[in-house]
Amino acid sequence: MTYADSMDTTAPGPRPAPAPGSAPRRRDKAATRAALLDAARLRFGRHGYDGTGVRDIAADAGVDAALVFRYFGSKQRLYAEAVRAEVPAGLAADRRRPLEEVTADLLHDVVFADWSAYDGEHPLLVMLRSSGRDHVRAQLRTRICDDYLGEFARRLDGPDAALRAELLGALLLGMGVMRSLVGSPALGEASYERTRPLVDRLVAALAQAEEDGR
Amino acid sequence: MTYADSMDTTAPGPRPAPAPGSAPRRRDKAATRAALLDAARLRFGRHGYDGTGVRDIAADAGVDAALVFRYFGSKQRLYAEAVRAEVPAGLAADRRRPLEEVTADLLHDVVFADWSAYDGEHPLLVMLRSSGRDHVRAQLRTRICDDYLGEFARRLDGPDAALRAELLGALLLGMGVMRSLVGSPALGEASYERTRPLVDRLVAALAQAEEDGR
DNA sequence: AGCATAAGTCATCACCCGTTGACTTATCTC
DNA sequence: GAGATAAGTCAACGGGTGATGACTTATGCT
Repeated sequence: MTYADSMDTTAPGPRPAPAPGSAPRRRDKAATRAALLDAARLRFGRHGYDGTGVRDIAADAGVDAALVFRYFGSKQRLYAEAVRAEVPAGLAADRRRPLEEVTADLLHDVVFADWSAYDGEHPLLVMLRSSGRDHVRAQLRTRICDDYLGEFARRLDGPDAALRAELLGALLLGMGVMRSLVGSPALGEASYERTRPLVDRLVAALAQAEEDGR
Repeated sequence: MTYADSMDTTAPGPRPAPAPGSAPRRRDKAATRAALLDAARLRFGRHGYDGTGVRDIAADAGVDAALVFRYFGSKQRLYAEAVRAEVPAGLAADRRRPLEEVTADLLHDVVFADWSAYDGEHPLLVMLRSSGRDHVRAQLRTRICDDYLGEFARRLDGPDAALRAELLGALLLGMGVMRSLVGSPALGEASYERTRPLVDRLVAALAQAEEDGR
């Protein structure tokens, strides 16, 4: 038995909406592709690469699993496209902006932003969870190093600028992990406004170059 | 053909070591259990929970996969036991030790310690990679909160002591992620001695309670 | 030496995985 | 309305999964 039998099969209007909850959705390649991507983001975000099956994603999107391969080629390519997130503009844009401003922006736009499309986690954290796969690990590494650490180091000076840049990266990354992955009590509930002065203090401590010797 | 045929089968000594690379290993429950745990740590460390099969672990240990279930009950319980790592003594021991000392010890004994038994990563980072599973996530959360964050907060004062404690935890955790999981260039190569003064500076910035208002 | 017991193996189950190709059906154009 | 084309479905494949229970074999005791 299909969704609409025993009624008169002559469709009366534009669409009779056979069942309220399971409208078959007008056939639309682009919309279906987007729905698959949205579902993939949520599933991969919550359960990781290995914990997510293409059948789960397709079911969430309301289509057959075969469409994943028709539209994306493979599960791996769907994953790569799903976790692709644009680095916030304004980081690399103006090289003159001081580190304090850039960090505050990142805190607001990355750590404390709304990533509910990825089940509450930034795509980088989502990838962290699936870093057992080599292709994920490689993507993660280049993303962090190229998009963020380089911009930090450029705004620091001194012989160990790279190291201090990575400490700043570690702090922000760790905050993200604490908030979403670990779900720690204080950071999980804290607001951007309450956290920012503390982070500012830490950035200031990192910004001053070598002064107290080794 | 078995491992030792055509030779005189009367074993001369304690063990003739039939083949150098594939000694059948004297039957020893405890030793086999330990070998399974070691192999599990490496496998889970490198490939995560879902990316590791019980057959892989058993093959590394040189035994049949069925023994995993005989000795541990399930893959999940083997995992739980494999990633169990003792929190370094001396953290909770003397409550009088100041935060600076405790942090330096943690930096040395956790972040920069030799975790080659877990494929180079602290068990908490190993768990991070498999946090798509709810039982891993729960274990990770209680471990971090109970073993570390509480000890940090105890040594801080002020209204937002918990928040500052979690920022310190985020820094250390992030450093671990950077070093092993991301493999960032500077932190990955840096030594404990070179990193410590920078971390000390950050801890000092966190230790001072609210002074500059909100 | 012989036997009881435990250590280890083997075959197997039921299920889920990513992927493929052939099939069906809705939508758009003339 | 008929036909073409693309969107979506279906069934199946080969292989890997965790887990189970019956079987074999080495070890230690008497």
